[in-house]
Amino acid sequence: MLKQDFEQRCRERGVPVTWQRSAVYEALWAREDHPTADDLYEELAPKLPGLSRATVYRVLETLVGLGLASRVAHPGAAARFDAETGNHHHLLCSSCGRLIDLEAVLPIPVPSALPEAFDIQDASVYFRGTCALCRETRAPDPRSTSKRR
Amino acid sequence: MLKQDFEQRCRERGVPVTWQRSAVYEALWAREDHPTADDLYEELAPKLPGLSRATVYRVLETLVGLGLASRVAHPGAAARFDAETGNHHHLLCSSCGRLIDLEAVLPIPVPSALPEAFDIQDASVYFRGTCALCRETRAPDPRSTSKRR
DNA sequence: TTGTATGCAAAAGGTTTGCAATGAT
DNA sequence: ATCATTGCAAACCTTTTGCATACAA
Repeated sequence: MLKQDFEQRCRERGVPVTWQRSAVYEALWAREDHPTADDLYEELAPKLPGLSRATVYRVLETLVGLGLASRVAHPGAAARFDAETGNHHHLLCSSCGRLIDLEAVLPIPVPSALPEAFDIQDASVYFRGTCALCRETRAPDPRSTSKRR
Repeated sequence: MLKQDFEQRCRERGVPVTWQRSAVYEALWAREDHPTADDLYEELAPKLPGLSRATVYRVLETLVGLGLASRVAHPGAAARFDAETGNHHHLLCSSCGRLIDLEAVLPIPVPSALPEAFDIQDASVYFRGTCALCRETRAPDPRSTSKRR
């Protein structure tokens, strides 16, 4: 998605277009990996003096709210653990962030071509959606999808 | 897996069996959700005075090394972002923790029964395995699978 | 007895927040 | 002109580490 589209999306939603937001969006768009907020700040800070770390965090939150970025599940810093080592799948509620186990045997699709020689050992499917609780109660706030802590 | 099996696994690997390790393993095993290290500490601390928060972190690390627990991918505190909102899949290297995008259209299996009424919007597959880099170089150290930061 | 694990407390990260100033519409 | 966003710095929370002691084998 190009810069024009980004600006249009902001205007549609009445979200002011700032150079900080453009910069963060562009930097995120350009990357192939899955940077943290801090990674992006480190990348942008030298080029954009005056940019604040806090802003990058806030901008990313906003981008997620606009549907222009998504949080990627990654076994990272606030690691979560599971005693179940066997293969199982997950339901992730995009409204409350709850992660529910799905004990089911699913046929795992086999990718025909891998980007680099990658030795697949196993796979699990993440289903994103809305859990029963969230569907009943609050209508989802577009600006605060998946709060944490 | 029962307590005996846990103790056996430790002995096989020459890892001392301590009551702290047993307690953390048992607590993790009993839970249905995907607790953080801190969640487990909060649960255990009242019952086990003297248990240290740092120990819970260290024990979980050890359990992962023993293959008795696994890190679960979850969009949590050290959130990672992706500008690609469209559907794509991921290759997660269990040795170096690298997360690689897989741009491919895969047939997503449909679970026949869901544990609770869950409204699935989309899905992506996490393939776990070993990336080309890791396979060539170091033999994987069983005690330090997926280091972070 | 020997080597590893633990507790404690301090340090190190990473993320969020309050508030005044700035800036987009 | 108006209201949201930003920068700054401090607060907060989570995770890691150093070192002396305790403990499993």
